[in-house]
Amino acid sequence: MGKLERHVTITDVAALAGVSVGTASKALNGRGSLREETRARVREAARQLNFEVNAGARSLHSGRTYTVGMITTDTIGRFSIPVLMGAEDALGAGQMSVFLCDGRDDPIREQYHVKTLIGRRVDGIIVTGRRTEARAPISPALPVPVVYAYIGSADPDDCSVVPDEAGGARKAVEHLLAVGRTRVAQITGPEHHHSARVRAGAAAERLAESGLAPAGPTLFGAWSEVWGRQAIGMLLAGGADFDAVFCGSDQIARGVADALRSVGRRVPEDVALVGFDNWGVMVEGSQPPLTSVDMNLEGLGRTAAEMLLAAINGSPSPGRHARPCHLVVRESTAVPLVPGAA
Amino acid sequence: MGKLERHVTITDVAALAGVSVGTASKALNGRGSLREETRARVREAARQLNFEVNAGARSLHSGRTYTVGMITTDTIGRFSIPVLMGAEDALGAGQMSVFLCDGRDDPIREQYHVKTLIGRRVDGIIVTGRRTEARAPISPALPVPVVYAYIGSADPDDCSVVPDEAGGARKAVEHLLAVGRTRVAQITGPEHHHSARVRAGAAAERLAESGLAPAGPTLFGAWSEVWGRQAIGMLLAGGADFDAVFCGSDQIARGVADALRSVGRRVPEDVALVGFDNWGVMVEGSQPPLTSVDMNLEGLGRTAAEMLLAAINGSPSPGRHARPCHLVVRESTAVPLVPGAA
DNA sequence: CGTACGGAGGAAAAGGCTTTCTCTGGCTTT
DNA sequence: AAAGCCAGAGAAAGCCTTTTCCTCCGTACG
Repeated sequence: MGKLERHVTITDVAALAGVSVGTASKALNGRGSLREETRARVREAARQLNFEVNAGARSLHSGRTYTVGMITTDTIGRFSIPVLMGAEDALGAGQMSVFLCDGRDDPIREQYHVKTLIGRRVDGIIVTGRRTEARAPISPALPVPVVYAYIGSADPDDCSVVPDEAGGARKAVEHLLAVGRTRVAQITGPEHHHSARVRAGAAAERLAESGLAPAGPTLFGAWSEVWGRQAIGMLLAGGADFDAVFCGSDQIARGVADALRSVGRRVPEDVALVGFDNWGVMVEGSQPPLTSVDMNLEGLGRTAAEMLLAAINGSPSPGRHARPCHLVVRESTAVPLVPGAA
Repeated sequence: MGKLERHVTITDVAALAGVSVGTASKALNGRGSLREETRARVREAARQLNFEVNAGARSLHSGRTYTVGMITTDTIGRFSIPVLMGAEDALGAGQMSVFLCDGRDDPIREQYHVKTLIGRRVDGIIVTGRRTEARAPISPALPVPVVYAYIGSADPDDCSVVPDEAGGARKAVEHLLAVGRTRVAQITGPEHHHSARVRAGAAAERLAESGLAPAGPTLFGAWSEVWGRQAIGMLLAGGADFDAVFCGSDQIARGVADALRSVGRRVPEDVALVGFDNWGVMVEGSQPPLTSVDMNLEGLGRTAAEMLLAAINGSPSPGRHARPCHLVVRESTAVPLVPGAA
């Protein structure tokens, strides 16, 4: 474990350099007017002692901690991780450290974390979660700015950075139309889930705009492969006529792909398939690899962090900011390898 | 964004309660000798003003920040998340907050994070990473205790909490033997990857202990489904005779399952299959669901956090602590539904 | 009735750092 | 040569809490 040395203070550094603490502070921070020789002497002393300035003591003065809190309302998971990473990235570049708090879907716990963060005098807070549905603000009035990422705040004056899922769904449908499909079926997650409804609704709307009716009713179920396989069974049993399936998630799409293959329907020749989330291990493991809508979660996190930094510096960006999704095309929608033929 | 109120200090509280700051402090912390009526008055004032004590100022005194740093040596990912969550859980119970730092496989970046954490006067540091192979200590001597979780430290005096992968592999083989398999093939990840070698080596050893030779050479490749499918192709093409496959990861196992199904070999009737990692979405999405070795990453994180807390309180646990893995049995190894028949 | 004691709460120092103010030589300026 | 400046560095105040040490007052006891 190494020797546990005592923490070095600026007093130690000043003593070693033979100057006063005030002078040492100025030397290390490039303030005041000092001879270059003095500065160098202090710097050398600091280096020699492995001095790291006590951030707590410093912020006592500046009022800034260069620290932000990140609260996941529900458990840290597949969606919050990329958001978290994007935020960490953007904040790290601004020399800020991140306190990570897991709310575990428990409002009490969440409230406790908010209080703790305020106590730690974070400069701001990022709230994220597993679903995109708007949620109640974490607190009516806080002394620091708050930005919601992925999950949105129900208060329209709060700053929220969310994916444009409807736009993503429309892009998926447009792509299917572009590769010549007209009988599009939909299989998605639970009906009570906001994302399932939004994605399915937007897709249906886009079809209607092209004068097309959906190939059968939208099948709501679960966000799982098992459901994807079941749903295809239902679709086939019902004699539905479809040449494409837009799925609410990659897991569902993968289940669909497997089920279609096992009944001898070829993807994409007979049925084109689009998933949602662009989850690497799913889209790549699938046979064939899946075309999917990417919500750019990392970008979402980065943007949220940048907006938080701006808010901390006095330029808030209130309101709901929807960020575009983009489509990543793979074999499951059979785009010709030679682009000219499109 | 709510009104951005100024931070409330204990001076404000004291003024509102009509007492001195010292008294206010005592009232809020249950120290000193005060009339209950006074305490109540101060508490009420604090509540009314939404007072949260400034943790930085407090720790200036106590020398403790009730904060720990968590550094992932490589990118935050599938393995570090559960570890992180376990740690967060154990630390949260001890009222500690977690600074999350992503090292991104960059030693410079990592070193920067270490310095930052020391500057923030964390009480301790947890280091984790994507691989189990021992790594160089993050720093030769730090003023705070360090615990390595999942990834181990090369210094045997450091405290490391790691999974007993070899033990896990042995359990997998024992299970295969128990369900009557004797011709066990192995497909795993890249040969240069520590986990791949350890798991494969331990499995082979366990087979040898029962007087069995492996069914063909261990196939090293990648940690992907695609590789699993390819490898089965190689095995079949080579005319290997096997009734079980022990895979280095669930992804590989899943690829194997798909490939076997597509050539008409039944799992588990013809070939029993065991994966590694017990990664929910993989083992459950697979057809059939996979028996897999679980490294209990969350438990690892929790243990690491507990050991760190102990070290902070003066009772370090130096050395490498291997934690057992356990086997989760599912359909891919055809255990009879009626336990009596085993 | 005077002293001692204990309870209640105030005053002040400490903890590490930044920043403003002040002080001291050594120059320049007239 | 006297006045004025400036660079360079120290002294001290201030940030927010905690904690130690005091004081004050009332009560109990000798």
